[in-house]
Amino acid sequence: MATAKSSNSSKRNGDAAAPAPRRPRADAVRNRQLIVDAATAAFGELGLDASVAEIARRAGVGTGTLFRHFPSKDDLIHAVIETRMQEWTVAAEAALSEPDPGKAFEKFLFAAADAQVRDRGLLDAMTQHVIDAPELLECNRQAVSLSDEILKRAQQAGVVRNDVVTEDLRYLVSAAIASGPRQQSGADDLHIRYLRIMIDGLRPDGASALGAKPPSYAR
Amino acid sequence: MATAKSSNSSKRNGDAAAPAPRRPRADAVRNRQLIVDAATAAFGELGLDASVAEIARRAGVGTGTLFRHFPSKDDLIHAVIETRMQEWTVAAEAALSEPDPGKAFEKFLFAAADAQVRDRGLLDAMTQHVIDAPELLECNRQAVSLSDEILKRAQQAGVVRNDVVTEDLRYLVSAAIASGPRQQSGADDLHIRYLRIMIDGLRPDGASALGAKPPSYAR
DNA sequence: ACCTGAACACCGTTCAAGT
DNA sequence: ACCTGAACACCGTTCAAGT
Repeated sequence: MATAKSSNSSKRNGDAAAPAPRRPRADAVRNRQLIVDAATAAFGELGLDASVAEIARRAGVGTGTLFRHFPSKDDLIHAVIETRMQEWTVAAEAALSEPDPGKAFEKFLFAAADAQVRDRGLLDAMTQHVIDAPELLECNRQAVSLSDEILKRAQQAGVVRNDVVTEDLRYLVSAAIASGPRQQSGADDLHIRYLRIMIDGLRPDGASALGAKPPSYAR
Repeated sequence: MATAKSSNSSKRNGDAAAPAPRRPRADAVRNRQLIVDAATAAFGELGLDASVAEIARRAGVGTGTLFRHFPSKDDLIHAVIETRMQEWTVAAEAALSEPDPGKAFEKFLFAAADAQVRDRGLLDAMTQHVIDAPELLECNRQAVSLSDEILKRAQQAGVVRNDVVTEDLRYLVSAAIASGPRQQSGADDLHIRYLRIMIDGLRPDGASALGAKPPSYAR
């Protein structure tokens, strides 16, 4: 009985050999979390070009350990941004609770912008198109579908032009923030200015033909 | 007679000792030009993160020679961008020949955008705010004053809202280009799309309060 | 006076050696 | 099984040595 063929258990979930998914050592999961926390803080302050040495130092581990958990710096960035992306989702959900479609639309854009202003890493991820990485596709779906709903509502209410798509919103928001001077004294609310101009440009009345087809996420 | 005091000649242009402005050696001026040419090409293709080693290689000189002419990579960038900036000026002059103020305004924005789409280095310089370097202040004046005139005309004709300034235009144009996916297949005209939305947002009718004061160049 | 390339301090990444 | 730090190939920059 105790000699029951192990091939049995491997057949339970398919025909390939199950790669013995043992749970990791306690210090490993702890170190991984320390790395993610340190990276989240470092990226937020310094942007995505915070060095891995700096992050390893903050986490109190060797650089080798960092690369054992995240084979490349990009992988670490993905992990951090994945949790940061939830800010979009939270902002979208808050906006959807607003009954007025036009106000909900504006609220969403401003909240999304705010998240990127507060976290330099998130802004970098947007403008450097880290977000479009296939690894982040799944975590994007939720935010994208919420964004879709907010946009559609506003369009049906007639307060936003019909020829824009969800994909446009992200680029426009990031553009509003990234374009201004990085930190000119007393000009840290400049993104509000450009967001307003863009929102005005998104109104349906008298809108001119866009002349270029919209971008599209892989969904 | 031949012993005439050299202090005489130095007094001609002020009281400080003139630092003997001998004209440089022939190979030096040639090398300098080779470096600038190579850098212009490399930055245009690869953006501003083209390496100095690559540029030195293309120019056929040692890296030491490059740094002798341009003490830092930034200095080289400034030199290249200074000539590239003339594209703005040329675009502005062409636009001013257009009698209709609204068309002139649009023509100017699209031409400026085109220059940045064709030259990745110029785009990088805009979004990374290399343009705002004090060394480039002088060469910006001309482009800025032309831009001022185009904007003022359009505003007086009532086709552009009054609460935007010249400084806004540069940020908006760069934003329209930089925000989209770097090179998604068949989406290289996406900047036209966002430029159109922004231009629509710049119309005076029904414009909402911007809520943040404009940026300002040091002029 | 100008040119050159080896050398330096950084970066992301790898890997032999430890426990 | 996981951790560590020295080592590597890059980057921008410097400088002793050549002509």
